Amino acid sequence: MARRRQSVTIKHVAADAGVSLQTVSRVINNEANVRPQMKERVQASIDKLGYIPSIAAQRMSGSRSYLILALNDRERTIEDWRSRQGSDWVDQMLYGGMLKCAEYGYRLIFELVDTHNDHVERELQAAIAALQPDGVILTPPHSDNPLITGVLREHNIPFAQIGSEGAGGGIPLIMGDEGAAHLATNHLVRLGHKKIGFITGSAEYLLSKWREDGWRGAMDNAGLPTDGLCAEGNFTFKSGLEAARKLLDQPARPTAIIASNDQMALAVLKVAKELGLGVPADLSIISFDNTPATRFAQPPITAIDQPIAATSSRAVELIISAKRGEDLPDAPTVIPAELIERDSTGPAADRSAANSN
Amino acid sequence: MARRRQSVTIKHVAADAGVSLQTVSRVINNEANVRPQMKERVQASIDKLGYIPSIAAQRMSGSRSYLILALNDRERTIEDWRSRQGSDWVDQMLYGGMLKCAEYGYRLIFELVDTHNDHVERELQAAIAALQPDGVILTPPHSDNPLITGVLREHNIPFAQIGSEGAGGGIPLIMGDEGAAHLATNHLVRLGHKKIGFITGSAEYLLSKWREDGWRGAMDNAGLPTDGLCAEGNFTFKSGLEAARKLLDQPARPTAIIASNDQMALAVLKVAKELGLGVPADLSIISFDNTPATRFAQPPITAIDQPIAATSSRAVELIISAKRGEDLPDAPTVIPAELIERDSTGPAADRSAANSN
DNA sequence: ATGAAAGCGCTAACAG
DNA sequence: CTGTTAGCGCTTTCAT
Repeated sequence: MARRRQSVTIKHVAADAGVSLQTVSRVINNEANVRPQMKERVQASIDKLGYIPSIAAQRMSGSRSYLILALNDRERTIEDWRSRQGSDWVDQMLYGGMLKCAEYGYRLIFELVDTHNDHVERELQAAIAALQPDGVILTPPHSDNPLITGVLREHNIPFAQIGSEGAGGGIPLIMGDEGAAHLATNHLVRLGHKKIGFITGSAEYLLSKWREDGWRGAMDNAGLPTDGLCAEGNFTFKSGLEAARKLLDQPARPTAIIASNDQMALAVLKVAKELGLGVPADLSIISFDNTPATRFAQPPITAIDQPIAATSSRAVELIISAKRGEDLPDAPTVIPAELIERDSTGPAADRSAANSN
Repeated sequence: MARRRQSVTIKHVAADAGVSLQTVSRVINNEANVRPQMKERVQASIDKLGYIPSIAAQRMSGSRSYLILALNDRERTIEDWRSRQGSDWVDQMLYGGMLKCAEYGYRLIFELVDTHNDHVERELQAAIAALQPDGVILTPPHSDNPLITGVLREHNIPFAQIGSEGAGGGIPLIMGDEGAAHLATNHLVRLGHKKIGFITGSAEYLLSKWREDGWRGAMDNAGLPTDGLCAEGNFTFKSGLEAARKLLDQPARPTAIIASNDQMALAVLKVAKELGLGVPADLSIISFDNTPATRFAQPPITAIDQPIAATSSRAVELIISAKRGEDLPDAPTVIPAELIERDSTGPAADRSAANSN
């Protein structure tokens, strides 16, 4: 394969504009100390020749690679891709992250790492050495991994921690999980529900606790008890099945259930059907995440939308700000989640009959 | 932001192993002309120091960037991301492409370009200049765009053309669309269907024609007429609605419909419900693509799976082969599509009543 | 405000 | 087989 050289380099531009390399470089990087007139002349040559700086060369000498690394969990991501259950987490990350990167002339590189593995550190070191990214976006359940945050701090690379409150020294962004759980719970309370069950996510994810806390808090505020209404899940359909059975197989069963993600909500729906419960007539369901599956369910499921695209977009902005030495917010950035009403929620059924059990 | 230098470079390794830079380089690149003993010694130093070559530096001097660019249509991709209808095309591309890249030490960079735009050429030139990719994967509807293939040839960059027969000089890969349409049609014929309708995709995509040809061919083989059974669509739900109404609003309506993608099949399902037709009792439906939406439909839709992951994986292999100067297949690589049977297909209804119209 | 020189980490080309 | 030399395209000093 022939050796490919840059077709038009900074040298060509310099020659064409009759200035030094340095001046061209200054114009490219929008630095001070260039007379407007000079700048214009150089820019004209750049446009004329169609010059684009090589990021490899920029990275070699300077400190910028214009690359931002988005780190995701390998196991979970591959399983999502393989199973094709319609989780669009990756798409939404790219949607927000790539487009925002493009605005600033950056590129997002999507990278997978092993969580349950001592290699994380080595994998990350390798990615950093190979790519020299200008910033890294950490996603759950890696966001607070001290091995990862340690390496990043050591290399002095700005990083965003999505779903983290910022332990580790990065830029924390959260999607308002606790508030969202309030939203969901209150919505059900307003519909007249008194017994509102909750299925937790895996404890490995901080947001699992936030969501549970939000539900408990809202129940408290409404003066409603939570005893026997919380079942453990781990985000899988299977765990949702078990949790749903546990909640619904009791005499005084809940009239509504909030599931910590869509797959588990789908499982609740299935168990409801098995038990002959109408949704929403006998049981209301709300889920977290709002992946496409919620739209296609029968009935479509009311869900808390996880604003992944907005969050990764903001993460990119903050990383670039940090890179520029600009001030960052003191508190974690919160991207609020919204409740998307669909057909799986309705007024609480009159439970006098059922309660007579 | 502090200037980040490579922490351990080829120099450190060379010093540690007591050899020249060049020898280390040879070991890294697995070149010939290194004594096994020497190689071992160098490798030991590499492992000891945790050395990883900088791709920026490799790209600067050598001819490899270890980057492969996957080009996708901006408009369509963003619309998919925005609408969240569960198309997992991007995910499947990444699934196949990224993992295969990782096997070879490459990285896949996902890039969006405008189709309907003279900028394509400039956009591509910019991406090439900035990234210097070792290869490019073209996806429909760009695969045969002469502006794109021209630029790529000019730069001598190997490229795969997914969904193309190879006009343009790249490496063609097709997903057996015509054969798949046969598969779908024959499946329906075996179920006793005689009037099998077809909804085309947008003419912008070559595969639209292949799918239609496959249907026509299979109908011919079965001695079945196709008059009035073909309706035009353009892959959108809306166009599917119109096409379905056209096909089903006639007296001698088809007992089965093949839609050129899932969204249009969903539309057929909707129209069937409006008309009070049972699926599959009164109407069988088969779709192309097999995105997650097909699983969630009521009933789940029998679909031709588009093997995107396998295809992009193979595309990466072929690009790397080409890069190495290895021989490539003469004919387009065909990744055969499979029929996934679900509940939207069944035996043809007895149409004596309907036919009496 | 601009230019000249030095070097980033690596590999191609050539010696030996 | 191994080492030496000369850049790749760009940005950082440091002059002017």
